Amino acid sequence: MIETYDFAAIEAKWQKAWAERRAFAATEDPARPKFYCLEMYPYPSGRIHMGHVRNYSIGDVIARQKRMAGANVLHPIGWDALGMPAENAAIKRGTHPQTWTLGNVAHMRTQLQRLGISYDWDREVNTCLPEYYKWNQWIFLRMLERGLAFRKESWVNWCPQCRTVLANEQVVGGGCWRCETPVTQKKMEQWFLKITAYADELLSGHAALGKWPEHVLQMQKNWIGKSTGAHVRFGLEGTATDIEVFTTRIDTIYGATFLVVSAEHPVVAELIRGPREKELGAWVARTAAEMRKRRDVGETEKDGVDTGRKAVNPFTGERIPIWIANYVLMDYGTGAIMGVPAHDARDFEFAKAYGIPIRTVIAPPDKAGERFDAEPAEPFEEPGVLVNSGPFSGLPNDKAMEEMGKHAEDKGFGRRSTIFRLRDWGISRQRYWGTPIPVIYCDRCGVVGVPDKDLPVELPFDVEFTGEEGSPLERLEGFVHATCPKCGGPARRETDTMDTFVDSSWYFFRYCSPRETSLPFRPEDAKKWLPVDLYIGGVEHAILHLIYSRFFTKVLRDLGMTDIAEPFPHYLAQGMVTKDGSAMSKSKGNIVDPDEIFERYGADAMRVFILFASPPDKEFAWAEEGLDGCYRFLVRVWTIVAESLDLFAGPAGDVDPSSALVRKVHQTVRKVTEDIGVRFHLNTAVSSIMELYNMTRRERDAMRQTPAGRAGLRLALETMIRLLSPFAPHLAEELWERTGHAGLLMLSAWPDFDQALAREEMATIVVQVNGKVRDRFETEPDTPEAGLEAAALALPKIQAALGGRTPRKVIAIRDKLVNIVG
RNA sequence: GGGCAGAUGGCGGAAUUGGCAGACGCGCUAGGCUUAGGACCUAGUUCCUGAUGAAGGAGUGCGGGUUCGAGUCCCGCUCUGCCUACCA
Repeated sequence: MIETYDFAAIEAKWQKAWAERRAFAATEDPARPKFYCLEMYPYPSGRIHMGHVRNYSIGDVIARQKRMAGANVLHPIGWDALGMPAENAAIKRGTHPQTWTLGNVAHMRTQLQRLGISYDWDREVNTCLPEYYKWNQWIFLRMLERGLAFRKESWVNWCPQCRTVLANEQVVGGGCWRCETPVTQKKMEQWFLKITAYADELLSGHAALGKWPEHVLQMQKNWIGKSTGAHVRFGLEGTATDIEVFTTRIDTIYGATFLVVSAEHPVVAELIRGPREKELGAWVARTAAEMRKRRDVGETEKDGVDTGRKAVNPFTGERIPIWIANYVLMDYGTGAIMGVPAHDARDFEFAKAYGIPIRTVIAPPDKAGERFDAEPAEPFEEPGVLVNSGPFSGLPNDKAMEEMGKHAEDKGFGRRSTIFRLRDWGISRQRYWGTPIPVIYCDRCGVVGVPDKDLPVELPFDVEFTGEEGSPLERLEGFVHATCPKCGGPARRETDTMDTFVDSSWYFFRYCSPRETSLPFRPEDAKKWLPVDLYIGGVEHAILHLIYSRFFTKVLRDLGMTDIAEPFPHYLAQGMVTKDGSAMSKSKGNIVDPDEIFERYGADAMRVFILFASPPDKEFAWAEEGLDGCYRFLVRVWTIVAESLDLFAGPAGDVDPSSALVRKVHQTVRKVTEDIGVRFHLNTAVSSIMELYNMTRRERDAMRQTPAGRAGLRLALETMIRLLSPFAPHLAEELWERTGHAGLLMLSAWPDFDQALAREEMATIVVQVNGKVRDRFETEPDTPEAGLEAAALALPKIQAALGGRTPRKVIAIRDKLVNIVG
């Protein structure tokens, strides 16, 4: 009677052994290549969820395989521990955010350890500790010195529920990204980071990101939103003032029949002055408020008023009406546009609604000679040839853009230009549980950065969490009261804290020197490990976190702290975990708790299952039944090894290199190695190990009869255990020990394969007649095409299928097929 | 409206370079073992015709095309998911 597979005991045993031997610690052997394997660190919400299990299991397989394959592997983890939920919990339950957070961290650390993820726990970082966020402050001060951190009054997205400012990226469908409360607008003084200074580089840097999924690059590209065009100044009739517009279609400027300014544009005050001031003012106020409210909720009907004022087209001298409308955004371009209804769908819609003339100035290339006097029935937005455009008529429009841009520059009323949709990053948050922005306001000296020697500006612990509007820090006299570092006079401390995306924008640097006390990280350590060789995490961070991290890396490079320009040359966007057709979430009530699965099946079975069910970058639809299959597979491996322990007594004998099982062993090693290291298809890696098991089981009884057979079986079982090590590390480690090996399997070498031994002994050639498979035959691999053709034609079934006809054509492909066309 | 991804058995998925569609697992069917089984072992399992077998036919969302040959390439559509959204 063999022992049963007691996963609980096995997993506990090896987790202890690994911890005792510090088996996960990063090694720094200069003779080996480095591999920095990183998964996005979690927010310590309290419990690990399936998305984490998936993310970290994927990373762990790769980290473990690379380690066995001889790399110095850095595989760290930490905690994204600042942020609103902790503070909300404090308000709700009266626990201090720190107590709540550290409790959660302790529990989740245990969970990750129970999963057997091979993290270097000596490098754990926790962003809510002063020893971490001190360096947020340090980096902020460097940015302040360089003008990359600055203050600006602006309309901000405000979540009334969380009572804080949200970045544009944190507004999802008009609601707060965390609590979905509709976002309102507020005007406030805010700290911003000048990410726009890097807009061009963030875009051009994509060229170095060949190993990113295309759709993620596309999302970032859209987000950065580079447009090339021109700024052109239209005169405001009767004044010396100009209204500047941005256009990507300067070639259509002869077709501008009106000008539109945003309801939020500063020139509006001037435009509405006069008898209708009251009426227009009310309209503008209402429209501006509405525009702010419905930001991010999509298109609404176009609405506008004619101010009665005229603008002068600098190209033609023509006077055109100036409108104020709700479809022109203040924070893109200049907040004013020229309306060319004939060649822009939005302007067309507006002109139709208000009876504004529509004048064609671009003709389809094949109709350039015709007249275009009538108003068109719909806008023409394709490239074409200029008409009705004075001296520019007859030019193809791409050429016209260039010449007209030049013309505007020569005459001094415009310039060719490039603008971006990307906005500077507002980082001020009116919350307690974040990194204090290290700034002091002095009546005499103005805004003064806290000197480095006074860092960190620590979060005071004794704070009341009442849930009232504003940050609890504002109400703490002891915190707010400060002395000016410059003049020593009385001053006031900044009470806003930083967006937590600041923390995650550089944590991957901190892992390189996690206990460094004089700098955020040591440049020489960063040089050793960075860039991250493989970054794995959910695509929900495709814009925010990934673009901020790229920005910070470029800033740190410009500070001389790193050589790299891109932190993550290879990003694997892991697919969602879903159940019953939607993402697992509390609100949907379709959560599966990993703890429950550990209990019933063990960590190894859960890991194998989650990896086996679908490729890492695809959605993973949770279906519990599949778990039984993976559990059973592990039991089968356990059982066959337990029944075969006698094969491992004494030295390994010689195998028969031509035996089918030995060939399968080499093929499996080749496939698993490639699937993990090249293709990242962990599901097919698992299935090929299953195939190796199936064949081993099938051949076992016969192979036991000969010494070479027993040696072959031993090789197959031993290889199976080694290949399984990244996937089911506890079981593999236990079987490794039971089959008489000393030392940890996870630190032993990854198996090699022999290309010659992995080669198929016979090739199966498919024979088709007119594309239909009619027969197949076996042949030596690499048989020349002529031989294949002759053999195929000689087959009786093929003769029959041809029915005496002479083949018109025969296609033969080595080792694959013969297709006879007759 | 725009962008991206996807659609393959009852289910999750495989098919890596245009060359045997359905690997592997689940589920199901039959049998064995068993006091019993949500355990284990054996065989089968795309669909249709065929009593069974032999054999044949159809088949990768839909419609066309390229090719000796298409799940894979091209054109047009449908649906699903994700992202984005008046960006001038």
